[in-house]
Amino acid sequence: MARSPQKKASAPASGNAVTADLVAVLVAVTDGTPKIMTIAGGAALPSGPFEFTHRSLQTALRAWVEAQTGHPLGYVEQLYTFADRGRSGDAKGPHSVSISYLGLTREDRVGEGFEAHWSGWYDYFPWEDHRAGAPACLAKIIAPQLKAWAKAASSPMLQRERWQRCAITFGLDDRDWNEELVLQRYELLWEASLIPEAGRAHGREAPVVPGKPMTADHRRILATGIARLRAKIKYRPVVFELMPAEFTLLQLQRSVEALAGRLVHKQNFRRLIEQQELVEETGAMAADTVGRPAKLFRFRHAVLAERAVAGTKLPLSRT
Amino acid sequence: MARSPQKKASAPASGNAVTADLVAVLVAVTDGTPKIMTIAGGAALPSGPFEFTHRSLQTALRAWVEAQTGHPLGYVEQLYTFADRGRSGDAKGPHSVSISYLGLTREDRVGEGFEAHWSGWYDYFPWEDHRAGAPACLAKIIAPQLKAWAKAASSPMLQRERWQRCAITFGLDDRDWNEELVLQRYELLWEASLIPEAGRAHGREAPVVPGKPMTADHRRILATGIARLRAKIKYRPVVFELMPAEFTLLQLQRSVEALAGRLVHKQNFRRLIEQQELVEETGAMAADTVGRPAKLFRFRHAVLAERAVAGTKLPLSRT
DNA sequence: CCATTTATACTCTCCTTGAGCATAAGATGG
DNA sequence: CCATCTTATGCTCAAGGAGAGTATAAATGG
Repeated sequence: MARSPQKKASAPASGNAVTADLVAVLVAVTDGTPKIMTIAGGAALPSGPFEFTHRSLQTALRAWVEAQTGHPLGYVEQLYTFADRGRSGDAKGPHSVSISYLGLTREDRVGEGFEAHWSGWYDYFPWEDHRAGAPACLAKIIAPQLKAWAKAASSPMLQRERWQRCAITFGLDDRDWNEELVLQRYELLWEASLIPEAGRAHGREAPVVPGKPMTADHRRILATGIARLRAKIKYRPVVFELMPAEFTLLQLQRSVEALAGRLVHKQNFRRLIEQQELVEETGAMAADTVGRPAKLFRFRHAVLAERAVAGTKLPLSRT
Repeated sequence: MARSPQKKASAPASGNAVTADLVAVLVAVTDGTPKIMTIAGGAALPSGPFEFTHRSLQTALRAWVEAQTGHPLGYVEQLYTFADRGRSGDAKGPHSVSISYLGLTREDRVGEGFEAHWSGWYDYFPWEDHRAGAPACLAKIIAPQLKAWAKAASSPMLQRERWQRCAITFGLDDRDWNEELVLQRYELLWEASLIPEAGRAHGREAPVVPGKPMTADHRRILATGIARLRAKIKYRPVVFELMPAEFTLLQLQRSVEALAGRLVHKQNFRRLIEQQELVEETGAMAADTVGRPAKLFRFRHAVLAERAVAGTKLPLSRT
């Protein structure tokens, strides 16, 4: 902070100039797979210097994404701002501030001539997908590595504390899995040097934990975005931003499950959705289906006006 | 955003240099009054240029606050990052990025030689305190002004929509008051030009709505902080950061009520606190009390380890 | 001793939530 | 046409949580 807190925020001070970058976590869900827009062959999130030709950060992001994907960004939310002096390697070089955003959209067409494309987000976080039960890599690879890391602490008390943290965060030792702790899990793995990005000379060479790494701190930013979204879908009707105009309740359920990384009780899901009047029937039925055809629904945009930011619930509570 | 999304975030680009400021919403609660640290006679939040001598933004903020108040900042959370080109009036001047933080602490001593002091946050938002029922200014001043603003819309449909928004946001027309919509309320008042900071030549001179204004967008930042804190206390044990080491359950309840701006059911509050094992008895009793003396409690710091970020509930749900 | 004030223990009811059962409505293969 | 598979959809039930009220205890100042 400053030596002179009395100084107004608007007072420009020379000597603290930085560069401002935007980093975007753009999410879409296709066929039950949550995807994010990536560049550089999936090794980075789309990002670039902020251009002050726009009125605000949000406007800038919106304009850029619309140009890329061809249709409007449904929901945009600021995630976090990082400031690092080591960002460009040179400790004395220009400091950079990265402002990250979460945006929801649909996959569809990606603008031509861009190297951007969509990658499944579980490629980066294989341990986060619990739809088919806890992933094998958790028990087989992650848990043992974390146990080893806990044991490496200097005192028995610290060892116990470390392991307790691991168990809570990853739902080990018969604890419940909490799908919202995406960032905490990533940071714990980082702290245990099990993530290639951590880059501390760790002795062994090969990264011990599965999951595709990313440039700089992009995977951390992605983790922040996933965590935020998983929390948000429980009390705001944001899932609909990821859905086509018309959908069946099962499709909606699959999208929610894809994001949350866990399954929900079908009947209860439907009960909740319908009693909140979030959707209305279109009258048509789904075609091309196996089994009994399902009614098609559309999102009732009116609820946004009626209940404003009030609340929407999804059956994803921690038991 | 950028013309070249492929470019890595770490690539510094000349031409988009900005200045980075930190703005802090530092909260304390004394005698059932929520207070914030202010400077400039209460007209601004403490802020200043970010010094890159620190490892991260959080560290910088912590160090600064500790120097000011003499004891550590309990809880720190990033609020929002604003980027405005009009910040310093000069549209072509250096752009500024303001990164705002929420910090919880105790009032106690403010460092000597600083003009910082504590102001009650309801001085800035009188309409937000519903502990003694809906404040008079809501029905007498704000509601009529909003009604007038709604009527000024161009079509009957827009008029209805405007009023519906007002009613939802401010709990008018027998709707429930939602204490979390602090920011939405402030922004609505701004949109209706009822806030001096809005500064649009509005015809009449005197600001029509009560509440102390602040420099630049500081009151908006404060609203963001209050909203965030009101949401947070419902599911994280952050209130304890604002309490002395030992306290009675009623004191704790009064603090929660002060923040939320509404009363809670005493017996249910105690039930919730105790069944979650958030506190433990110190053995001592409160002195200097009217009525039956209350047991003193202290926060069980162990819960932070036991349940990690899991969940704490407070009886403040929307009915 | 009484009124007043606060602390604390219980109770009761309603609603939500998790979970399961049963039936309906299509397709498909014999 | 029937058996079977798959998904859709309606209904019930029990446990727990949340809101609200009643009753009693323990202090103080007259």
